[in-house]
Amino acid sequence: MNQDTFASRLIEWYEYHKRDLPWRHTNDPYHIWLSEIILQQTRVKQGLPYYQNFVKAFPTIFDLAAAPEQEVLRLWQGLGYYSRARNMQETAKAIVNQQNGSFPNSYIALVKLKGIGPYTAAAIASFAFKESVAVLDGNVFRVLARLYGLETDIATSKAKTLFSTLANQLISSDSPDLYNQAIMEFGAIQCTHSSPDCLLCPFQQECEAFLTGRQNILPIKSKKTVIKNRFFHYIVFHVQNRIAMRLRGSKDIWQGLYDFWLSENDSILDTDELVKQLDLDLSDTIYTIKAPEKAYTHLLSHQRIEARFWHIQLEEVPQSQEGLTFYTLEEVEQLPKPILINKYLSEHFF
DNA sequence: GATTCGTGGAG
DNA sequence: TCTCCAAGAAT
Repeated sequence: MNQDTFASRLIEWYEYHKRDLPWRHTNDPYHIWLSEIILQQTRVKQGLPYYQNFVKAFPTIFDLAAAPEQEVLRLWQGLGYYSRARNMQETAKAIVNQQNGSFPNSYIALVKLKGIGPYTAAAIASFAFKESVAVLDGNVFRVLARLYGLETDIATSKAKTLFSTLANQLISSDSPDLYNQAIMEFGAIQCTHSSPDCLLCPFQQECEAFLTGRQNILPIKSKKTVIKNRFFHYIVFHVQNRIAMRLRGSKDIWQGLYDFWLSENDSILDTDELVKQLDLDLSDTIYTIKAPEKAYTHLLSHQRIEARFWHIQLEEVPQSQEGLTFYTLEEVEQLPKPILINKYLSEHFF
């Protein structure tokens, strides 16, 4: 099967099977960029409502650049990998300030931007500007590994070079946009990770994996992420209709989002032990403390967090407490928060 | 090159 | 419950 046959048969499959997705109806590089950032490591079903919300809230790159970071993160809430949102806005500002709002229009220029790597640069360059540069994402790795029976570990940089070279040989220079959309859609719908639909596959006769019965072992990926266990002891300070929230800093999860006063330990503490750790000056303050009723388990891709929430009711807002600010419930609702915090709040306050 | 960044869904 | 993954990028 030569290159043109593969590309044309793939695009033919795509035209018949493709899903109707909003970012496939625009040539606006800003909207395409939005969709690509949102869809990084994210399923279409999960990302779609976020795309619609962002387009509505920030119709142009100028709107996004002008927005407060907190507003952007609040709209991103629940999607995860929050550095995507922060980097996206940083890049929006850079494009507005340095390029007068006009989007860079080549792979080389795009890949230099914060939050835009090889995949996203290729996607934007091909979709918005018809540049003939092949995308290489999880779908493409899977489709090509199976079609050519490649057992190279796709976690390695060698594989990245190999698959990228191959993808760029297969791309249709006439329709690089359609080709890139098609190969990803093919991986997402037909050549899926588990139980691919090989019986109706247009490449059944040429697929090395199918011919040798290796659909279920290809592609080969060595990496297994080690899960770290963490124990969070949150104290929720509460005064009338106000709750103390804390902005999370860098070098840990949830940067730029808000949670509560936190004590992290390598094991579970009881209330007495936690109060001892409580370095805050509550000696002259009247308060009641309520121990947690249950534990919340929150799973991240690389961490397993076991969180417990203590509730401390105060008579009045304490004078000075480092890093803690009291917000009304209405204000808390508007702050960007991790799903774990949001879940606790919705069960106890909202 | 290995790690660190979320969350939800499938099997 | 466990594993893997889903239009990756930054450090």
